[in-house]
Amino acid sequence: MAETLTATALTLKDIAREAGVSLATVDRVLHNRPGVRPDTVRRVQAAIERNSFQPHVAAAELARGRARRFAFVMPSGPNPFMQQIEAYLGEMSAWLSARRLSVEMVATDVFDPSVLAASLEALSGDYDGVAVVALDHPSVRAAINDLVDAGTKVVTLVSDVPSSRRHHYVGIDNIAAGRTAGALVGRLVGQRSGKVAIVAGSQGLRDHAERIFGFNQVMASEFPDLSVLPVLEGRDEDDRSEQVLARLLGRHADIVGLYNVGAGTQGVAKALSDAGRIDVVFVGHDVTVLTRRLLLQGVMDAAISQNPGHEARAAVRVLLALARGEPILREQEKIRIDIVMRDNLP
Amino acid sequence: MAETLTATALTLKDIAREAGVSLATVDRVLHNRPGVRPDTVRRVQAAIERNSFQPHVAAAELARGRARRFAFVMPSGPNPFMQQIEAYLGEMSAWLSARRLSVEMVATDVFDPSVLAASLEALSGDYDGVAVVALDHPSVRAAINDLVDAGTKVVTLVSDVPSSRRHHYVGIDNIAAGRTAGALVGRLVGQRSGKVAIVAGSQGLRDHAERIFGFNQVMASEFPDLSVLPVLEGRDEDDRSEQVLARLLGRHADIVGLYNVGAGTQGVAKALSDAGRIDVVFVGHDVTVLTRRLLLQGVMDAAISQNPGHEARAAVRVLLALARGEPILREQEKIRIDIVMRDNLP
DNA sequence: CTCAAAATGAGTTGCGTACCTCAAAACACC
DNA sequence: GGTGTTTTGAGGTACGCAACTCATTTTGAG
Repeated sequence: MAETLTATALTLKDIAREAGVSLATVDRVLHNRPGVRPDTVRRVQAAIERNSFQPHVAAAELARGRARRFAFVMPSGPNPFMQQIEAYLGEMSAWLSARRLSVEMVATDVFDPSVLAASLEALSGDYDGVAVVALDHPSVRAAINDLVDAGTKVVTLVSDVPSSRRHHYVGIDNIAAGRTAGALVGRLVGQRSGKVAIVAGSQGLRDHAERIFGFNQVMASEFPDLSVLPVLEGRDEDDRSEQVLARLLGRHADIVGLYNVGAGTQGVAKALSDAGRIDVVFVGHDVTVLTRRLLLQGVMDAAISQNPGHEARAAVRVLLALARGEPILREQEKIRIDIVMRDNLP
Repeated sequence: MAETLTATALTLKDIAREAGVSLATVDRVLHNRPGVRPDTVRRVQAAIERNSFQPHVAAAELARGRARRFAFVMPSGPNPFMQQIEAYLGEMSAWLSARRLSVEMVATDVFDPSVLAASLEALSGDYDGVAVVALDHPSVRAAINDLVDAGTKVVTLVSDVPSSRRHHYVGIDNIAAGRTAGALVGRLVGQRSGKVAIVAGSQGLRDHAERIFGFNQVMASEFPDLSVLPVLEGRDEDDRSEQVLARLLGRHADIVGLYNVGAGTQGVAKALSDAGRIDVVFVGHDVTVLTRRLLLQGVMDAAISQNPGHEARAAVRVLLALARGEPILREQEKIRIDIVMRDNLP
């Protein structure tokens, strides 16, 4: 009737006895310190495996003394999504300090590869882990690899750099997100035919590029009556997004759909309103105070949402697990894509 | 440019000095042990507050010595959703044993209040925490309260008993889930009018009752052309669900919609197929191997999903936080309602 | 003021690991 | 066989807290 899910609680001492070696040797093996014969290493590891021994994480944490420091490298400027991530990290502060973890926010211009790379290089050595909203660019990739080589655990957040040796990516599958956006725009436009506009922050941000890719994929294959206009770049800024979109709306009277890939949503909405074009099907990202209002007003038709709280917490948990050498609960840290419309606003 | 989110790392000794008392007194206050004047208590608490002191969780965990034991009281019988919860708990086993936590599964007949209550009473004293899929019944409520009084932390899982003194509920808002189901059935039925059937496990399970309530609410207010038939009870068993539904389908030729509130989905699907009525809009719960297939086959039209992995992990985390006296990250532990249709099967 | 009860201080032990030192043993090489 | 090097053992200290004992001080009631 009752079935237990955990092993018994052995200690290092038990493993030492099992393997017929001293505590010191087990310690050397566990932390792959030098000075142990390969044969002995194997014997110790066998004993660990055999008993599926797990070091007591609390004891390990206590013994190491120093606190762990993590840095979150995030875009400077007023990006609501990023502000939410910060806010959720703030809510964790009791949790963090009970574990003697410190999390520092580093604001930088993530749109400029050299600036971002320099910000990353500057962190080297000071931190146990770094979470970064990363532009996919060779110099950024190099900076990430340097951090990894220096022993720092690195996770990419929201936007990935898969060609780097980062340990983990915390964020959604952006191609799938783009596909979802495409399907939504297509379905919501309905029978009408016409043009579809795309506003992105930068095509250098991998998340944006991937979303655009997925979006175009769906548009091409499933909605041949809609033609997609060249991508506008608004650098996730309201003013800039508004300007470029306003100009486009002026030139094309037959725009029926709009996909806003990143931030700058306020500017996009303003351009639509000012042009009297709120009939345009408008799909964007993230549920914020602003997008919530736009959805309720009917200016925006759907938001593709990734839970920022989940991303913030997942990034911390993953960095911590990496630093401790614990396995990552992949299922837990996976970020899902949510479709939010007026009727199911959370 | 960099902003830190955590306090400095004080220790109990620092608090003792601050408050002008000894370590022993701080310890007494922290664990509300007797023998401290109210005035002194206040002084110590003030010092703790003032420095937003957090005891080092690793040190506390190490010092208490004994491992924590949690029990999960779950329905016996082959309920796929519950099996998934068990499976996800299994995936956590390394995580659990690194923290010296043991989780035991206790299978019982959650549909029989006295049996369930007895199972709960039997756990008293042996466990630090209990997660229970609970029937809302006075004797179950009493059993939960007894556990709480004995110092055991109790969370209700999937189905709540809000009138009890359980510490937390891990599960979705079932009224909202029922409303969502109602909206889906209504929209997917479209212009047709006719009758709508409901199959539930038991109306005594609060989750089922609440879903039905929400469902009826939406049907009444938004879909007046659809009339809801009396609820069938299938006790979450395939055979029984099939029988009761088959009989109903025989009596009513104009059934256009069906809401399966709990498990027994296989039986429900079989009744529909055997009666040649797969045109009926069928909305159910949970994404399992079975419902996935039914969705792909078009037998089922939508599934309301709550992530079982998330529920399992949240229950463990909440029990652990409660046992340690840590705050609960409510945002993190909240379970969301997902709508899953053929096109967005995860 | 006296005396018992209540409150507090001072101290100890142990939890399981990390990290360190130093000495002893085993080994490889010539 | 002797040398130097590598490997291993033995042991200690520290981490921050829980939980305990026992002595001492303070308090309040009479």
